[in-house]
Amino acid sequence: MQNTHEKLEFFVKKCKEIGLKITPQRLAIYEVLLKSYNHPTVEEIYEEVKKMYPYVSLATVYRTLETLEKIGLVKRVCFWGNSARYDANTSEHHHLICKKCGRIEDIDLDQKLSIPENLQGFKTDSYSVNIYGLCPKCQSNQQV
Amino acid sequence: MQNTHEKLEFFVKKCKEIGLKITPQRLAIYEVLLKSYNHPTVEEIYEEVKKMYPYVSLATVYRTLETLEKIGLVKRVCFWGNSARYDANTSEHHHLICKKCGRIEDIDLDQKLSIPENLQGFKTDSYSVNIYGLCPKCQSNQQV
DNA sequence: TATAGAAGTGATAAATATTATTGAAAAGCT
DNA sequence: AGCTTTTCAATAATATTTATCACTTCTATA
Repeated sequence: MQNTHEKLEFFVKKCKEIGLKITPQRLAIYEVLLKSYNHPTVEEIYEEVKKMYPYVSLATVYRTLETLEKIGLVKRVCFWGNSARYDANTSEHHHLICKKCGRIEDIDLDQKLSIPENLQGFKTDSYSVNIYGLCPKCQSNQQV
Repeated sequence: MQNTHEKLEFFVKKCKEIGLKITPQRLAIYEVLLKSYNHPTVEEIYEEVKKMYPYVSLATVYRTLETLEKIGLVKRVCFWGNSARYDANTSEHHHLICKKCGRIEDIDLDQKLSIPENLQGFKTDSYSVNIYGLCPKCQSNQQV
């Protein structure tokens, strides 16, 4: 598992390779995402980045997240509600989702599925497992 | 596996139980969803329902889908893009998703995962597997 | 170091998607 | 029938996302 610093270096390297400029905004947005473990929405990322760069534009956040997704550094995840959420953890991992409040946690699943390379004509390349349930908080509220 | 007719009867029964009225619009929207196997967006459902009820409102479609989800007859699925998609197949099944165009197909997976009832404090009750790849159409476009 | 050109940014407008509100119609009850 | 409650559809309002454009910054090359 890489740490934040290594990931940032990798980001810089990757940008140079592709010919993308390494702007402070891009770094800041990626860094915010690296440090957050709750799959934030675009709006939440925007608010966080603004603390460092008060003049950043929401459009830049959208654009940058799209760029980062294109080069494979972040993933767009969308389960509940209507706004897109992002995740900088691109390694093989799965999600634990609360059906009540929508909270999402990462999980490592030791069990592996063997997916055929070809499925109903689709050329497959990855999979993810979403496990649904009630988070601790919603369990106790339930009892009321 | 139930057929469309049985599912519609079940819908009527369930509505009566809960005290919901069985309106032509509700029936039409549910029927459209039962007959479509491509996880349509709200907009697509709306277009389809309009063929039968030209004066139906988009807002009605939103409301009805929300109601149907609440009583457990449809599921909201959301993977790529920004608009919600719905699925009337509420039985245990999984999804095959095209990373390029967002097309979603159902799959039966013979492999089973055994999920602990308790995971990181969550009380789990179900899971779903999303397999990602390229659909046949996008594969051939890719080669251009 | 001057400068042309590409890429990136911020502000705002435009486009999409979703939800709330409101008055009317329908259904239930007596 | 009259009254109350629920549901309806259309409109308006809000939220989310994307496009546009003038301006800035970076890079490469002279």
